[in-house]
Amino acid sequence: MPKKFLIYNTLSGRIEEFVPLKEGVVKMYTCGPTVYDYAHIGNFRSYIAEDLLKRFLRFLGYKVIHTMNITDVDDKTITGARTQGTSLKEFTAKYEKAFFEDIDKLRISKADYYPRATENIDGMIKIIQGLLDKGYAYEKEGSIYYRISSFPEYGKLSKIKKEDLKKGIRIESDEYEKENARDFSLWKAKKPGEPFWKAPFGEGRPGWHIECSTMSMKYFGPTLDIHAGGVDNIFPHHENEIAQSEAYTGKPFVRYWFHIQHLIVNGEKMSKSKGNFYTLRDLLSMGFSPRAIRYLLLSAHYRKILNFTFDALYQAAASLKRITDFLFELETKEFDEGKTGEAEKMVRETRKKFTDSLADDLNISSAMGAIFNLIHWGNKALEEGKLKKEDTRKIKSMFYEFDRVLAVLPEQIIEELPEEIMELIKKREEARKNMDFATSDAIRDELFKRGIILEDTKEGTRWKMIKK
RNA sequence: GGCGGCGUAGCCAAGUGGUAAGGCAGCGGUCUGCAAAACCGUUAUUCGCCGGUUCGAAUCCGGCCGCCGCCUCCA
Repeated sequence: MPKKFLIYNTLSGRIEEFVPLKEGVVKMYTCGPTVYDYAHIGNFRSYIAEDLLKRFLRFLGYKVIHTMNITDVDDKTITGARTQGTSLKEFTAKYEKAFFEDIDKLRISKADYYPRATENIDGMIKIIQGLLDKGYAYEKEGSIYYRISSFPEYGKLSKIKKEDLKKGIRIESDEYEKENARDFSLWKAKKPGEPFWKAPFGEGRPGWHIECSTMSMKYFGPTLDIHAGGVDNIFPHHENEIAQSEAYTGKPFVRYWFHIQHLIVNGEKMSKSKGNFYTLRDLLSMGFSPRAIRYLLLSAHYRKILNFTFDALYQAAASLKRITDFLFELETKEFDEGKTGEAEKMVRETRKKFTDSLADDLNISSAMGAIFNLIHWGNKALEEGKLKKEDTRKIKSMFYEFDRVLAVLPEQIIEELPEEIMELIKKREEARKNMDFATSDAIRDELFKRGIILEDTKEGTRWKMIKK
């Protein structure tokens, strides 16, 4: 039986104990990308927070089934395809491919299913028809709208009152026929030049919200355990999903709503016009490592605004370096056989604090604090020569265990260097032996420029790759 | 206007009644040919401000100030 896991639920507005519908299994749905452009670091913050949640649930022993939708038909994709003079499919395929490349780089674990909207139109039509039959929806000029007045609980997620919604809202030019300005479209009537599908209630294309309801029900049935996304989705997107799904099935749609706060840049909302808009590709081309970016996006609590700055990114890389440097010591030094009780105790306590922290609504800062406390203790023990071989094995395996959740450690702690560089390092060691420090320092400077840092220790010279 | 969040050292950040974790950066020292890494010491008598409750408050209550988000299919 997994340990007690506390998580904030937007629906109740408080922290609750997580109990899935079926013991040991978690049905998780996360709002995926609209593939009309490259995803930006704000998107990735959400995906990484969701990834942390998923990895931690698995760490606790749950089987997690994860579905993430791909929105490949909406206003933006249609406009984009038209602007570039390509087909919708061709246009979205490009950004879908980029999305998968990016999440791979950031080590965001793959979902089990990635349904595309355009491949689930039949399911959407079925639900829309059902809503029409039950009187929750109505037709106007070929479009189908959801009547929010028919769903008494409308607003329960976002805590918005229906009456307040009538004030000060804009009515879109193509939706002026709605009964109520807040009713939202389930199906948009066919327009010239736009892709369309056939439905009993007329040709057209689906609205956005119906997509998530349909696809989550397809994989999970009427009720799922976790539905996640950015806070901006709370209203109207997730509110509308609840209205559609619960009206259709008559059953609770989602048990735990998990929402990730926004990322801002230098204290301001990210926007293209301000020039503070970064995609993963932008940062990688500046030389930052995906691991440092992941570490930064991971290291702030998911319900707090994360202020992205380059200073913070450098700090993340430096923090990560402290971890890998410590592991480097454990991997490269020689240790005597045996073990010490103190190390065993430290590992046990660290593992407990790490797990307890994350089990407390994913308190990542506290969990990382446990890791750094262990590192400090470990470095000191190294300094004093107190660590034994079995101790280092235990510590290392603890780190690799934690990394199943964090996924920030490098593939290999010790990296291979090309032969010519190894030659240079040997040449430098010769020079040092001969007290020819001019030569040795010149070689060290040269290698530094090439991204390799040399460290002279009692056991000889060793090297590391510089990571940004 | 409605709803919600935030304000802890130079920066990031944990801590929700018991006397301020951790990371980065800085400074002094040890080690080093010099560095790097690491270690030791140091950096908030104080948690936006003002009151109150309490033996005791960053934590609870009241007021004020500042910042931000949503209420526009933007994660």
